[in-house]
Amino acid sequence: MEHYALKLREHSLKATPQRAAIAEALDTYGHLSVEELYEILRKKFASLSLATIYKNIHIMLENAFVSEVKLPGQKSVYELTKEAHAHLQCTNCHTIEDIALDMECLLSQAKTKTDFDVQTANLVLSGLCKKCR
Amino acid sequence: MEHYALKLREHSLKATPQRAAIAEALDTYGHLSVEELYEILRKKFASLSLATIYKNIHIMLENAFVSEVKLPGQKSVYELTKEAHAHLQCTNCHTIEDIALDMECLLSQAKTKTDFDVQTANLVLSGLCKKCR
DNA sequence: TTAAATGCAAAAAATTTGCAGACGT
DNA sequence: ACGTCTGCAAATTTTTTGCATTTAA
Repeated sequence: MEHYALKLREHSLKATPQRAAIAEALDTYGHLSVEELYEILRKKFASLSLATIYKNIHIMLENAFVSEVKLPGQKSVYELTKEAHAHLQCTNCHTIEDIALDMECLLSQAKTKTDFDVQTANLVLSGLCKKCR
Repeated sequence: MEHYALKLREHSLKATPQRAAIAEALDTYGHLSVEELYEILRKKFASLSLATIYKNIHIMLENAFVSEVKLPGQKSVYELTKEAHAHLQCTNCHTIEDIALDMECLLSQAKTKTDFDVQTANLVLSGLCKKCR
C-alpha cells in the first residue's frame, strides 16, 4: 500500500514496511493495543520484534501520526490521528466507537469556571452498545 | 485520623493504618500515582511494601473508594471517589485541577448520534494554567 | 478467633536500551 | 552514501503472586 508510505512521509517518518503495516492495521481495525499490533503484524513479518512496535509507536506519537486512547481500566490503544473526536466504549463487549461531538458547550463552561486556557479535550464515554443493551 | 477509618469501613474495607494513610494522602494531595503514594507513605511506615500499595489500590478501585484518572501521556493517578467531575491539567507544570461540568450537552448529542446507552463520562482537558500562560 | 492484610522475595509482564546489520531516501 | 530502522538480547521498570506472620473486627 503505497498510500500508507505517503502518509508516513507526510509526517516525516521513513516509510518502512513495518510502519506501513502498522498504519494499515490501525486503519483497518481502528484501535489497537501494542500487543494486538504485534500479533497482527507478526503474521506478515515473522521476525518482527516487539521493540520495533514500541519504538514506532513512540515516534508516531511524537509526530502525531497516531494518537493514544486511554480507556478506563484498560491498556492504551492507538489510532491514526484524525480530527478531534470522542470515544464511546461498551462496558460489556468493549467495542470502541468514534463519535464526533461538539465540545463547545463544555469549553465555554470551562472558560467561565477556571483560569485555564484549554487547548484539547480527551473524552471517553462508557455504556452499553446496541447489542449488549 | 479515625475519620478515614470510618470512610474505609463504609466501603467494606478493613481499616488498616496503611489504608488510612493512603486515604489521607489522596485527600491531602488530590491526585497521586502509585509511586508517589509509595514515597509519601514510606515516611510513615518504614517497612511499607510497594505490593501493599498495589494491592490496596486494586481493592479500593473495586470498592469505588478511589478512582483512576488517566492523563494523556502520563501514568495514572488516583483520587478519592467523589461525585463525577472532569479534570483539567496544565501541559506545562502538570498541575491537575478538578472541575465540575454539566455534561448534559454532550450526553444529549451522544444520544442522538449513537445507539449507546451512555452511563459514564471520563473527561480530561489539557491546556495552560494561569501561572504558565 | 478468624478472615483478611502486610511485607518480603521471587516471578511475571511491560517497556526500554544498545548495538550490528539492513534498508530507505 | 548517510542516517535511520530493524531485530535481537539484555537491562529496566512496573505489576503481580505466594507465603509466613501480623492484625482488625
